[in-house]
Amino acid sequence: MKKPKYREIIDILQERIKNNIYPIDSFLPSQIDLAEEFNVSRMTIKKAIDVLILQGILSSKRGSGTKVLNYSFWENDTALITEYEGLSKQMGKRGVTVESEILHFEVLFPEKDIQKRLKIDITQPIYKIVRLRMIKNEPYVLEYTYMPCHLVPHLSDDVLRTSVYSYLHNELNIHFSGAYRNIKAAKADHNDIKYLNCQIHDPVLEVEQIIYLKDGIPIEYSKSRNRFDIRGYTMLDMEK
Amino acid sequence: MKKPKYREIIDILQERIKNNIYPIDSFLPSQIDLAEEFNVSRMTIKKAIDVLILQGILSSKRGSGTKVLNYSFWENDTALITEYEGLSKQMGKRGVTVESEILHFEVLFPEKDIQKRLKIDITQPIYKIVRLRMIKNEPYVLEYTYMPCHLVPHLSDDVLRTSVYSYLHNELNIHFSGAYRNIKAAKADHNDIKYLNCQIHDPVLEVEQIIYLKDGIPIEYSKSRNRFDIRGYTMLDMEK
DNA sequence: CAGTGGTCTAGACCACCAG
DNA sequence: TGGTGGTCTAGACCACTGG
Repeated sequence: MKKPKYREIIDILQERIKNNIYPIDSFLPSQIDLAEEFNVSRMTIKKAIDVLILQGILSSKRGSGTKVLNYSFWENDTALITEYEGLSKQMGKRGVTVESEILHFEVLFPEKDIQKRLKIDITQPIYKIVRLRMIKNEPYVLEYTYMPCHLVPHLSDDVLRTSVYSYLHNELNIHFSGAYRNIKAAKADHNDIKYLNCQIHDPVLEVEQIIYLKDGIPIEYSKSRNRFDIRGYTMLDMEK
Repeated sequence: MKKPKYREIIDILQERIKNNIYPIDSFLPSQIDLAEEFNVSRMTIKKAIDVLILQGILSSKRGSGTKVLNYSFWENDTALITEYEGLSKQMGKRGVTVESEILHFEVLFPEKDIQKRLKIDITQPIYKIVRLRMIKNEPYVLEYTYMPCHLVPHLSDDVLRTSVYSYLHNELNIHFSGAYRNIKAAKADHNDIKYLNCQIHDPVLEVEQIIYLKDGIPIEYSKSRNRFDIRGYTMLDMEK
């Protein structure tokens, strides 16, 4: 058994919801019935349902049942960043390819603030990468990325030009556990004007981000500067 | 028994971590030991630990144990919005009081886009509220709020001047299940300049938000315009 | 009232990691 | 290899909802 049972059940339920076997606003069969259907205990069904509740797809109420929510609203246009993935993959889903121009790629010893954010000391060399991400030759995001060298060996121009994340996932088999993000508005600076084609008084959306591995080790600190008229950040927070 | 056991255990573990009984980077006692100590089954301990993992406080690895992460980084300055709460409460924790100036308060039939976001039709009247939130007489956030009247009866000036959220929670016993948010940068408009004291070319951070009740019913749609130099949005996304 | 979901148990098996 | 966490079970009691 590779995948846990409750994961399998999550996939099946999601499939059924997508295929309108459980339409929006309808109720799922009771946990007891589902347990019987899948030949598992009720706790296992409960666990699967809990995950879907956390994702904002279902809603349970004691005494009445489990309802399918209208989740289509946040499923469509803007990019959901809750599930962590790079820009390439986000856009790839929509059939758009992202090109990257590498403006800088160097190795150096980290400054104080980078040390703090990546939880390393000055003796640990880091990569500093500046990339301009473009879609259909239109500048989109200007990204400043810092990663400890020892965690990401053999990083090459080639990888940077496509997606660092797929390299980490597929080649190095590294998986993230989560990310800390801070979002703010800022005034366009010299580089924004030069590379993002911003006008001098345009605002910019800056997303500062630290990505963590499963055991809490930071693997990336980055700042991305987004053109205000092209990109926003969308998220879904469910309680619990 | 009012609070479930696993909730109690969450509180106790959190307390112990805060008091350095389980210091950062140390390992918790095994689930078996904890189960024994609290006189509960291991599943109950596991459930408590799962919540703390989701909050980014702990990290478990099969075969080795459960470690306390350094979560202090995101615990301090900027406001965490994952746990949904109003501005008043957010600031209240830090001993700061928020004053509100009510710029508009009216009842009307909703426009098309509001209908869509609040999932109501044109026959359902809504409140439209515009408030300027201030701290120490400094303008901070300009908030446009829309709520269906039938979900929030007896909304008064008095409530608006303090906190709508504590009114909903404490008086009406209404609780949220989550929120959808979209964040973007924008140019300061006429009202931003007038009320937030923005300069003409200043950027503004706009947070668009829909808050949902437990069963997926939208109860609030709001836009807040934040001064770029004062307020950013911080969040923590953990996988699972 | 019957039926729902929320919690909890005592034990079980497994996959993984350290020594 | 022994101890860890991840999963799963079969049953139980409770709180809540609806008719």
